[in-house]
Amino acid sequence: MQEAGGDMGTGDKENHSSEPHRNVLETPLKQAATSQSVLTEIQPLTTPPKPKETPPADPWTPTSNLKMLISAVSPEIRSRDQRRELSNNARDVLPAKPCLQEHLSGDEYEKSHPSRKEKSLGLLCHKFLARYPDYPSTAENNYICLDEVAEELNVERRRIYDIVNVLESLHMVSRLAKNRYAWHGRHNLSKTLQALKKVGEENKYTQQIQMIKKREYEHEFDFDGERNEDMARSFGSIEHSEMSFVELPGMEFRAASVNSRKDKSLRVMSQKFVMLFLVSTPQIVSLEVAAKILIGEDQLEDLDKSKFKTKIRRLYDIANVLSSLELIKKVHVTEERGRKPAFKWTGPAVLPNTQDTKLETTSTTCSPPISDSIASKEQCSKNLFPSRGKQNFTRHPSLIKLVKSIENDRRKIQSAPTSPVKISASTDPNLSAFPSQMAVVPAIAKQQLEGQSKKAKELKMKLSGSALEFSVSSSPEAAPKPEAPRNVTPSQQPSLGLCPSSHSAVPPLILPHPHSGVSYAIYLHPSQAHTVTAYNPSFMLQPLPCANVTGAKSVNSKGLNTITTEEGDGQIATDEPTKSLTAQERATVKSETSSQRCLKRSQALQEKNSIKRFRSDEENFDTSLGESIKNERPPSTSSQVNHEMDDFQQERQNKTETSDQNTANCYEQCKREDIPEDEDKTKQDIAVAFAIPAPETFFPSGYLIPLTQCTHGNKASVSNKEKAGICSVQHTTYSSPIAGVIPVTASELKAVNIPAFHITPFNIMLSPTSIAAAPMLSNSCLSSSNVGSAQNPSPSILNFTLQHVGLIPAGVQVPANPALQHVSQPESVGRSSGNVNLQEEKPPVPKEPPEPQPVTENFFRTPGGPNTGSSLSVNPNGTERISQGTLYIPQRKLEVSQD
DNA sequence: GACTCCCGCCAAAGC
DNA sequence: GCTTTGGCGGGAGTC
Repeated sequence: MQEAGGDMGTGDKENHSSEPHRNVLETPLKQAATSQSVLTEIQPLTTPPKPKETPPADPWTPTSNLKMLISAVSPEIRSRDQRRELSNNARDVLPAKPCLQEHLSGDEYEKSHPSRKEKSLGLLCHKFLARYPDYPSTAENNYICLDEVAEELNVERRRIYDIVNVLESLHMVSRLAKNRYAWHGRHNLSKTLQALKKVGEENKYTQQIQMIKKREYEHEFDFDGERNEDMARSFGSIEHSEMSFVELPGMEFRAASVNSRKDKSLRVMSQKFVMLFLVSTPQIVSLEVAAKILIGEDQLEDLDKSKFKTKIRRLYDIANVLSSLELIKKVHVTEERGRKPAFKWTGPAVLPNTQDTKLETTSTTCSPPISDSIASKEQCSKNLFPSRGKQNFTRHPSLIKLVKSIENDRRKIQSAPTSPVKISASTDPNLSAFPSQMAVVPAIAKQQLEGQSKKAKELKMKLSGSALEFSVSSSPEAAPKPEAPRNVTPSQQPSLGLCPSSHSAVPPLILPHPHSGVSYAIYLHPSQAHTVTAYNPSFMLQPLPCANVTGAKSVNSKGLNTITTEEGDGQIATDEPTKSLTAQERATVKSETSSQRCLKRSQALQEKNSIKRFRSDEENFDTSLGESIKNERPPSTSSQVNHEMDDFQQERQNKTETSDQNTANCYEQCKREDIPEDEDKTKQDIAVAFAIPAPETFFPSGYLIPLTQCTHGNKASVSNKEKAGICSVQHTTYSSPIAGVIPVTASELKAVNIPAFHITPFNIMLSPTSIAAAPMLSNSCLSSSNVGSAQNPSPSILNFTLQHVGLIPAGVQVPANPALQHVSQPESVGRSSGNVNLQEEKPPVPKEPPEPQPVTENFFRTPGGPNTGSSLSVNPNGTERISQGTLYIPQRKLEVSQD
C-alpha cells in the first residue's frame, strides 16, 4: 500500500483522474516512469511488439494475477515484484506502449488487453485485496493511496472507489483523508456483520423479502406503480425511511466527510445488501429482491425500471466485491419464472450468535436455532433482540396481554385445588429437558393426537404403520419403541411437557366452574380462538365468567396471539411458520431449515397457486402460533410451572419475536403460495403448529388429526377447511383445567361471548357439523365432537375423547361408554396412527430426534398435548396424574365431567 | 435476448 | 477553481 503510494506518488493521480481512458494506457507509462531508471535501461532492449501484451505487466493476465496474489502476501515483495515486472515489462511495455499508442492502436491493444472479464470488478478487487493482508498488524502502515493503487492495478480510480466503498461498508477500510484510506482487513468484519445483522433485523428485512416474494408469487412482479406503491407502503410500514451508514464504534468514517453522499452511496447499498444475507434464512438473496428492497427503501418513485436496472448494476458491483471477499457466492435460484441470479452468503456466520453458524449451515436466522433446540432458540432470540430490545420486532400488544393473561390463568389453575401436581417423572424429565422439548413438543403433540385419533378410528395396523413412520419421521428415537404411541410419545412427550407449558402459554378463558366453583379455562381451537378474537378480541384475553359453561374451553392464547399477529398479517403468518417450523424441527428435527422449507414451499406454492389451502393453512398457522406459544412452556410443579411459565413466556416472546420475522415471511409466503405440493410439509408444519397447541391436548387430535389425516388418510381429500372442521371436531371436547374436558355447547360459548357458530369457519369445537365434516376423526372423535357439541357430554364420550386425545390411558376410562371405549383403545395405537399421518406429512424425516424424546416414552406424554394425557395416563384418573403446569387440568376436568 | 457489468460522464463535495 | 468522490446509466461483452 504505502509502498506503492510512496513510489508512485500522487502526482500520477491527477493524470489518471483527468483522463481515465488514457489512464489505462498511461498507467503503465507512469509506472514505467516511476521506475524510469530501470525502464530506461531496459527500454532499448525491449523494443518488440510484445509490449502489446504488456497487460501482463498489468495484473490482467493470470500469471500476473498470481504474482499479484503472491506479492500480496507482503507489500514489499509485491512492490518488488511489481517493480521487477515493471522493469521486465518495461522492456516490453515501455517500448510497447509507445508502440501501442503509436502503432498498435486499438485492435492490438485490445487484444493484448484483457477481456472484459479480466477487467471485472471482481478480479480487480481480488487484486486489490491481494495487496493487503486480511489481518494486518496494527504496527504496519496500512494505508491505501488510491492513486497508487489505481496505477498499480492499472485501472482508473473510479473503479477503485467502487471497491473501496464496498470495503468501507464492511469496515475493512476507512477513509483517512483525501485519496487516502486505511486498511483494516477483516479485523472488524465480524463486528460489522453483527452490527449489520442487527440492523437488518431491526429493519425487518426478512419481512420485506418475504413480502416481495409473496407479491412476486401472487402476481408477477411488475413494476406497476400500484404494486410498487403497495410494496413501498409495506416497506414504509415496516420500515423506516432510509438507513444511514452503519458504523462501528471505532470505525466512524465521518472523517473526510465521507458521508456526504452516503445515503445513496455504494457503501450503504452494500451494507443493506449484506444485511439481506444476514437476515434472510436461506441466506440467499436474489438481485431482484435486493434491488427491490433497496429501491423500496429509497422511495416508491424509484420503482421504475430504470431505477431498478441501476440498482441491479450497483448490486452487481457490490456483489463482485463481496464475492472477491468470499462473503457471497453467485448462485441461481430457479423460480417459477425461471432462473434468477442470486447470491448466497458464504461468509462467516454472524459472530454474536454462535448459532449463526448453525444458521448459515442450516438456514440461519432464528429458525435454525429453533430446530436445534430451545436453548438455541433462546440464544438466538437473545442475540437477536438483546441490545435492540424488540425494536422492530415489537411484539404485538395482544400477545403480551395474552401471555400475561395466560400466566395468570395458569397460576389460578395451578393454585386451584385440582391443579395437578407435577407430572409424573416423565414430566419431570421433561421439565428439565423442557426447553429443548418445547421445540419438539408441537410435533409430538401432533403426532400423538393424530395417532390417537387414528387409533381410535382404526386398527393397530394403521397405527403400527403410521406409528413406525411417524416415529421415524418425527422422532427417530421414538420409532424403536415397542408401542407406536410411545414411539411417538418420545417426541410428543416433550410436547407434553410443553403442553403444560403451552397450556400456560395459552391463555385460556377462565370460566367459573359451576360445580367445582373453580373457574375453567376455555381453550379454543386456535382457529376458533382466531375467529373468536375476531369477534371479540378481548374475549380471549380476558377471563369470562360463564356460569353456563361448565366445561371450559381453553382458548388458545396462541390462537389469540396468532390472531392478533395475523392482524399483523405477515408477521403473524411468519411467526406461525416459524413456530411450525420450530415445532417440526424440534420434534422431527427436520434437516431442512424452516427457511429452506419456506423457500421450497414458496416455490412449490408458487407453482401450484392454491389459495384455498393457503387460507386454511393460514388458519392453521395462526392456531399453531398460538399453540406454539403455549407449547413452549414446560410442565412442572405449580410453583415451578409459574416460574417456568414466566421464563417460557419471555422465551416465547423472544422466540416469537425472533421467529416471527423470519418465519412470518415464510409463513405468509407459504400461505399465499398455497403450498400445494408441499402440502405435506405445510401440513406438517401446520400439524406441528397444532401440535404445539396440542399441549392443550384437549383438542390435540382436533388440530393435529385434521391436518395429518387430511393429508394422508381418507381425509387427505378433505380440504383444509374440512381439516379445520376436523380440528374443530376434536376440539369438540373441551377441557377446563379444573373440570377436565367438558364439551362446550354453543350456548356456553355464547355465554362466554364466543359466537360459537361464528367461530366457524372452523367452528371446530362447537358445531357438530364440523365434526361430521371431519370424516377423519375417528368415531370416538365424532362422538367426542358430538359431545362437545352436545351440552351434556357423556362420561363415555369424555373418556373416549380423553383417551383419544391421550389424556387418559387407553385402558383407563372414565365412565363406561361403549362408543367411547372402543375409541378409547390404547393410546399408543391412536398415537401411532397419528404418527403415521405425520410421517406422511413430514416426508422429511427429522434429522435429529427431538431432545425431549426421552421423556416421550410415556405414552401419556406422547401425545404432546396428549401429554396431558400422559400425565393423565399416569393417573388413570387423569386429574391426579395431570402435571401441575399443564394440561392435566383438562384431565381433571374430564374426570369432573365424567363425574 | 437476457444477463453482466465495464466505462466514463458528470455533478456534488471537498480543499 | 481544481480535485476528489461517486451516482448514474449507456451500452458492450457474454452466455
